[in-house]
Amino acid sequence: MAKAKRTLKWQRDPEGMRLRILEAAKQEFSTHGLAGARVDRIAAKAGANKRMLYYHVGNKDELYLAVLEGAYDKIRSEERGLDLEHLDPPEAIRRLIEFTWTYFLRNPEFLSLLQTENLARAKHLKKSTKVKSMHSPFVEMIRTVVRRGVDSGDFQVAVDPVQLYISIAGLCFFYLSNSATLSVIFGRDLLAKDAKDERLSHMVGLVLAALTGRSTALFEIAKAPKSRSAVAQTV
Amino acid sequence: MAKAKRTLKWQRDPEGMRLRILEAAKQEFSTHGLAGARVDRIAAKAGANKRMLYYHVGNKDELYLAVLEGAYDKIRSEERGLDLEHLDPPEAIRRLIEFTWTYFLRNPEFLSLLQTENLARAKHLKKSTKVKSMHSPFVEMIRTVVRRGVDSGDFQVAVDPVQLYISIAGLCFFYLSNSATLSVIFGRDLLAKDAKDERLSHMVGLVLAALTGRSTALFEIAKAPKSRSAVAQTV
DNA sequence: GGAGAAATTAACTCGTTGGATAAATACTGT
DNA sequence: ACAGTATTTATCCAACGAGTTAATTTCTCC
Repeated sequence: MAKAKRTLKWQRDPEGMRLRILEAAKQEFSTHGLAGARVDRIAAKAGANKRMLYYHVGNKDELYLAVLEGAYDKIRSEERGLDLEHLDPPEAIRRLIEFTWTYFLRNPEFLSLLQTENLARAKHLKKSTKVKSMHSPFVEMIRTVVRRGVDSGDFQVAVDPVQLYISIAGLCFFYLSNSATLSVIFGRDLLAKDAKDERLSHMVGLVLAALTGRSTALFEIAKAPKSRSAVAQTV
Repeated sequence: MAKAKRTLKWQRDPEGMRLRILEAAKQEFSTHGLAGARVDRIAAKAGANKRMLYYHVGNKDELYLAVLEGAYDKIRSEERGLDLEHLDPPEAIRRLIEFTWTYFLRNPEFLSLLQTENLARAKHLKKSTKVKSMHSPFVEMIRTVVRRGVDSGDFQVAVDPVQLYISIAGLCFFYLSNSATLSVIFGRDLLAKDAKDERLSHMVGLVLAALTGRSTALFEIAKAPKSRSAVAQTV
């Protein structure tokens, strides 16, 4: 009892501290941007002294880059877990869209960080050798899926995989990253459950219809006899 | 000669001054974001004394909101100039995509401002009664175009105009606003002339194929006999 | 049980920045 | 030509914020 380490003023935990700092920094940078982020707030949020940031990671810019690299690392690693090889081409594309959509929904900080970095014209990312070597496995996945789809006759068009990747990401990204201003302008909450479900249907329908040349059930509202009146309202 | 207003220390020009301030502020806010923008730099760029900003517009936040409102005002006014009524539905959609694309290309600051405002979760926009009343005429235009297309049999699907509007904007917006990080990751310059042309073709092809159910010439690479080998390379 | 290294805290520095005050200069009507 | 107002300049300042210095506490290994 007498030897017990009671009433220690603080705990030592370099690993945990570094993680807490990076997590706090991610929150701060994603909610306030690079210039708007406050080093003191990061420290406070991490339950640390400000000096710790510089001790464990580096100055504000290095901290920011570390967060950015971590964010890319995370999405790339999840992307690798998704194997589209065994699915038939249309199903693979649907899976791809759903993954992108839900990943963005689950990781809103990632969207904010990308926005921030693009506002800076990728100044920091260009300096990162780490990120440059982390190629998205999606492009190659899409390439083979499209090839298979064309060969099997499922797809009418042989689209450039990079273009398709950017299109899918763009359809998801813009809706979510700009949901705040769009919600104001359209006067409706785009982040409500219903709205999000509707959006996913729309995106899947749009892309699959374009690729297969056949409008899918989800997208094909015009022909459905039952929804005639509903169409008249929404369209 | 003696009465000539020679060697005046400064000119009076309230209108011009206000415009120069707003233009300078637009540049500053779009390149540095809200927090990163410097009031002194805006003054210098406008060729004015810092006090002038507060005299003619207001503090930093009011200045920012004025710039944002001006940006929305500008795009809405240009949108109104585009009448799609006389075009057949597919051509109207193509025109819409081309306008959105070229507007974003001609006004990169608009993209940056939107990014900045969304990073702030539209905090300022919500306070603007002015912007809320500036509805985009596009939604109604699209509504009628889609209806006409469905009636004429040109379109297979009756898509929600808001969804389509967001999709078109998203396809254009994401590519351009994120071109910096995407260029780093893909190791190619997405803002090169060729890349931009290719992108526009892709977007028009994608959307029109989805709506009409027929892959358009631009999009339909797979079937073109001449490009067989080219397809093998790109796909 | 003590010396040296690692981790953490407290307090300080110093340039920057948004905003304010007051004085000077130009314009307008009479 | 003068009074009153509108526009512009020249300074100032208090708060903030990134980064530093130096002291303090904990750990490790002998």
